Amino acid sequence: MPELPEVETIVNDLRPYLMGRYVVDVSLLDAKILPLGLDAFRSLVLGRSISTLKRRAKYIIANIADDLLLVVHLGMTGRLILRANSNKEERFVRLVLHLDNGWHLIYADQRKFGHLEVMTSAEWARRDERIGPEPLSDAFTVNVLAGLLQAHKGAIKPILLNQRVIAGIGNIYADESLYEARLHPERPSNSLNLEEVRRLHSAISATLARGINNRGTTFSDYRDGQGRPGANQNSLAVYRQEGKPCLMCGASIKRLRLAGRSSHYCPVCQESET
DNA sequence: TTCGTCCTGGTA
DNA sequence: TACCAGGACGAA
Repeated sequence: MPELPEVETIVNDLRPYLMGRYVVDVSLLDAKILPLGLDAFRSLVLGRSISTLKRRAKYIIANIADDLLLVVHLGMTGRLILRANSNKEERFVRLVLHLDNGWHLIYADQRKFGHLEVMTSAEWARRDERIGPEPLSDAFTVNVLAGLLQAHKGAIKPILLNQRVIAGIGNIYADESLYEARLHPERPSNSLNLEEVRRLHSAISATLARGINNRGTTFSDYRDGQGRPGANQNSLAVYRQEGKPCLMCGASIKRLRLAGRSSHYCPVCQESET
């Protein structure tokens, strides 16, 4: 569910409240989201204070000691919400980190595809190596994108979703980026000319930046660090807009199934021919 | 590269 | 009641 803009929003929301906070207790309500097990997790986390909080791809990474990281992935329906008290009812709570100031960091996750891990920086580095470049970083140039796309010959849409190719893009922002670049989701990745790569590069930057400015896209599950929905769902051109008119040409937005997931596109603006 | 799978609930 | 869902991994 949460893609780069959603995770970025959560991290920015939580950072000022979590800096320097200690974990004084842990409540586990569903073992599945904690592969380490509660006892090992407790021994690694209790008494540690959070010194940094950042995002990489769709991961939330908290430094809890010199060489120890708490790594959270929200999966499809995960939420990380900070509450000053536990009176507010939250559904699907799987784990709670109790902080030294009495606040609770709640991990809720309806479908339980997300998880929490604790690892050393070396272990994280090995994971990090297998993730593609951050699309909003300076390192993500048109030439870098061109090289990444050239290395794959399959349909471009699933390539954009592949975290080993580019970090942080999910189904929403992939569809929106392809629409904005006027590229059909089934175009072979290595068939784009330089002008098309340029369009895609600027479309990816623009759609992700817009998503962050709008504090994420909420259809049902996503909430920010305070438990509030985002607003980017009101700015989507194609994602989940099947049957509605294209904003550029008025044609009916279509949906097709690609690599097991929905792709939304305008059949006129996003022609499959080069 | 594609498919199935992990899960649960909302919606048509 | 069937279908759909924003992710990621491993197997074929």
